Amino acid sequence: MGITKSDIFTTKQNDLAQFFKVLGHPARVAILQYIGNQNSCICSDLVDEIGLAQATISQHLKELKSIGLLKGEIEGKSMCYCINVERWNEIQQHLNLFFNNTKSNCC
Amino acid sequence: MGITKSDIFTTKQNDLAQFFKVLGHPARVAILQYIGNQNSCICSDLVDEIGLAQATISQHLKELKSIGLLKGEIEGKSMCYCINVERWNEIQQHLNLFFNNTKSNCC
DNA sequence: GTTGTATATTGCAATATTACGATGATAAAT
DNA sequence: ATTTATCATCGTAATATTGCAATATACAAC
Repeated sequence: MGITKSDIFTTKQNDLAQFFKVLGHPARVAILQYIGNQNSCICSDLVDEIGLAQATISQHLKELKSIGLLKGEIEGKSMCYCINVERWNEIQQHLNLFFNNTKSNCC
Repeated sequence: MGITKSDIFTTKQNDLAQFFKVLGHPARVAILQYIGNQNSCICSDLVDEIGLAQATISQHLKELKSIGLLKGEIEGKSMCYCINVERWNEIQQHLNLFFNNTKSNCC
């Protein structure tokens, strides 16, 4: 069916899965790494850096924005995408909590 | 197209994205949480616990096994699924490395 | 205003994912 | 041996995702 039965899970489970899902594409990983490696806040050479069409990159950026991981500011005629560090740390904490709380001691 | 252009990304980027992707479904989050909360290694009451059909649960378990996060042992006529703690920690480390290495200091 | 540049959105085709019923396979219990 | 219980796998329908060309939007420079 392709549809996820979100209603049978808790909000926390759905949110957590959503973070993971957005990060679950190599283009989005690559975009974050590229932006993260720039000391200054670099705009979109992304299209050249990563080998995907402009429309596709724009779509991936939108998804990263949807969970608050990126913030984009208009800078003249171009856009400046930066990592939202607060949100970044927040999400990292959520993921670590999940990992730490889910360790089992069986087997 | 629905197909991901894996070939233009590094193996590390693809692997990382794959981890995230597998964790990016609330059913799989719920499965891991449930198994993690059992002190003993509980099998598939999962079907009762989570409200999905047996075939669907089985499919999700397969994906979790595919990245080594779960190991399953046959126990009589039932299966015993456990978290592979070593792998679990390994993946947590990978994800944290990604998060720590990608923090930018702009804006 | 027109042109050029940078990004977003729309529409679409190809492929992937999710979910489930039906069917198999295996092993315990009778 | 037959039944029952527990999973796995197959086939299939519904929906989601990925990627791109085409188009739209916004703004600066001329």
